[in-house]
Amino acid sequence: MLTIGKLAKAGGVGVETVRFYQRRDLLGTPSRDGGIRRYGDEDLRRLRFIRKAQRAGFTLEEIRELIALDNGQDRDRARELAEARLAKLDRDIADLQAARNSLQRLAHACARDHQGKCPILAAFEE
Amino acid sequence: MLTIGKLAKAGGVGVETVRFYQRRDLLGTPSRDGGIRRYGDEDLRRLRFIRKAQRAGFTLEEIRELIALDNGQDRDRARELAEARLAKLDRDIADLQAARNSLQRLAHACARDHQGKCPILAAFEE
DNA sequence: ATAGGTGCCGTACCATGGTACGGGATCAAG
DNA sequence: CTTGATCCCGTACCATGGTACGGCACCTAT
Repeated sequence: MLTIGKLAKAGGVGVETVRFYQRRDLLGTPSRDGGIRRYGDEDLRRLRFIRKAQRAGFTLEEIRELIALDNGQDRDRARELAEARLAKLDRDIADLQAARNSLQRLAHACARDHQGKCPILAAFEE
Repeated sequence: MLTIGKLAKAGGVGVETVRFYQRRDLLGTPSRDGGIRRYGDEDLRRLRFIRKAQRAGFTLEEIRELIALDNGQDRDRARELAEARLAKLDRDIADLQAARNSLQRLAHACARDHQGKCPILAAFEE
């Protein structure tokens, strides 16, 4: 059985983060041994699940639902969540790409053209 | 001369947003006419500058510096800021892309394989 | 036995970019 | 002259994902 500090270290997060996840119902309320939280392997797996899902782009809210699913085997709902998140990732990527492209165009113009007003600044005016 | 409401509408933002930009020193303190703020074309151009720079991916802090530059013709610094922002955009895009790719792989696996545990959920475990 | 390292708890704070609210003043139209 | 819109101000709140703080209890090693 792990204390909160051991669990946090094993999961690669801070103690405060574990407490935070607990408040957000991402981790269940652990058993207590004289006031002190005791965590098992299940909790550690859960913590790692959260981190991996986060890396896949899910928000904590979505992860909360994935966890609920996890005990329910609802594949359709899991795929639905994954596809919604995928669509959102695509939109976000497209937005950043658009910003990136216009900015790069401006930076190139600024490097090339050494006369007059800086094209970067000029582009944001008019 | 524009009131805050007209300026906001012309700039495509809300009144509160203009007040917010003012607090952040992105817009200068306007002249007052009996307590009421009066804005000119310069302010409107400034407001539009902010919005366009934002669309190019700059944070408000960076935009504050771009504005300071704007009155100083410092092209090197402008390019420096643009390139730093470009690098950050590239990192962010790569992160999202990585999340997107792994998630898509999982979603495909989940759609294909109808036996056993959902691969999306399974991938976040172990 | 005493000091340091953990644990507990509630609450406040961080960045980011706004948005909302309440109470009062003032302006424009009918 | 009254009604409704708009203005003023300070302050609080929103989402997101944490991070920090203060005060107290407890455990372990020296």
